[in-house]
Amino acid sequence: MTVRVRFAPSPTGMFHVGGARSALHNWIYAKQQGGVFVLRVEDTDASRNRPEWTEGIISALAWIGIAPGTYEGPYFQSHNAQAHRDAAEKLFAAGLAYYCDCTREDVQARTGNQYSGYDGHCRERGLTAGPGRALRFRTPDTGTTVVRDIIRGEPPFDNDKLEDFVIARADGSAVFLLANVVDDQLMGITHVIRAEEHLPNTPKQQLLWEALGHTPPVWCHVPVVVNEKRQKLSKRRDKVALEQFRDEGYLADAMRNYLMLLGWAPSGDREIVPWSVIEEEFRLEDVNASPAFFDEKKLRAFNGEYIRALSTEDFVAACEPWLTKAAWPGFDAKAFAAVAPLAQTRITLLAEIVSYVDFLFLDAPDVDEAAWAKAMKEGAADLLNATIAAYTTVAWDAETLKSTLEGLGTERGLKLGKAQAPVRVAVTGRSVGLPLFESLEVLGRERTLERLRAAVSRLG
RNA sequence: GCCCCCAUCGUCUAGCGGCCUAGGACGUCGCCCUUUCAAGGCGGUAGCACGGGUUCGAAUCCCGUUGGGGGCACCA
Repeated sequence: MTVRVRFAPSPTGMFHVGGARSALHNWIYAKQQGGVFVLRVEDTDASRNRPEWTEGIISALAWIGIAPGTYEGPYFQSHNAQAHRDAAEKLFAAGLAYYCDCTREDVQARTGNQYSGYDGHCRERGLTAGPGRALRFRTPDTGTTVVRDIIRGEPPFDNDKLEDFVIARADGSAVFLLANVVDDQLMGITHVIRAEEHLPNTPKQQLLWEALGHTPPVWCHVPVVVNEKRQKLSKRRDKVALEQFRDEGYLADAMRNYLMLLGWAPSGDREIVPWSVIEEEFRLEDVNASPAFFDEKKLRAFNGEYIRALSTEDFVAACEPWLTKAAWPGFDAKAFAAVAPLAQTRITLLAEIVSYVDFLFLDAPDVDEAAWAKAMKEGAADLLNATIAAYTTVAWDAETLKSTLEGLGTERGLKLGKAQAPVRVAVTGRSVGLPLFESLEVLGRERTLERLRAAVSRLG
């Protein structure tokens, strides 16, 4: 029997990092087992779905290495509506489900405050389909439903604690619990790997699998990803969109590596490892059973490592989207390439590249006033003027520029660290940045002098 | 209210009865290097929630307590 797993997101928003992790788990498991990964879009709730969300999921999956064409699908749950209805009908015909016209209020009124599930009011009323009547699954009154879970062992659920849950709405359409099971059966799913929040649904779904005459799949409930307050990551309050991380300049390789470390670790004292090692060593059964905190600081540290590990060519290519977006009229690819290696060790997000190199491509530097105020104290004008004089004739290479300024500083009792400050702010507009003299070399004599003079005149 | 899951440094984890004086990573702190800022090097900080068992021996096994989380829709 070949393993068939599925990733079944519902397109109700940006693609969630937790979802990405589940997708990766499924993906790796399928690959290791020589199985098939199926993508199924659960778009049943038309009011909350939008086509662009679906496209977002597909492209985000591709970004982390799950590319269209390498998996089966996407299938759309909405296309199986008839099969869902047929299944519901089958369960009713077999006496395994019954119609119920209780409203939420009715049940509440009967059970009082200690609500603990539907009370079975309509169980024996023999209602048939009709307006206002939902179909409920008749759960067993006795016994235990044991689910086989790769991570959690075999948690038992007492059947008498399982309420008669709704499987089809009054309009005949199936509810998640049923639709999900029918789809999995239709697609021959053998292993359901999903987030822990679905664990309480599992006994119900397993009962449905059996009632529909199929052998239940092997389950695997991966712990949820939580925020700093240890709550499940939520679209509303937490930063969770994979697209957002991508747009800020996280590398896909860093992201997927980090995601896999949530609840698991490769062998040896190492965490940053090639994807091939993860695909080889990852074991679903080794995934930690407790929730993991999504620590963006650590993700960012990983991203920095991945950025530094890039070849210069790859780094330049990776920066391209941000450079394009900055749209400097004076952009010069050669100048950027010259300075790129210097920036590579300094950024941890690709988006940061912009503020490191903008001084090269702007007509005048974008001045940080706080930096200006701090660097342009008394003596700054004098030093700047001396620098202008010297730089007008000196050989234009980093080493010479450095020793020249160093000399001017020494004459004034300033160490190089101090002496370079006014020059740096005058030329780049900032107090921190790329190594100064290398930057000047690339900027060129003319533009450097122009900026130094502009600073002097501003100092007036 | 009911059901379920979970529990090693602040965080992610290694550990699967003796190799543990509990290892690594991120964070944090200090030092070195230094042209700002990084990077890099070196070092420090910090943890087995608690209480009972089982065992010659428990971070590792069992039970309980406490704490945290998830789920209980005619959403998915």
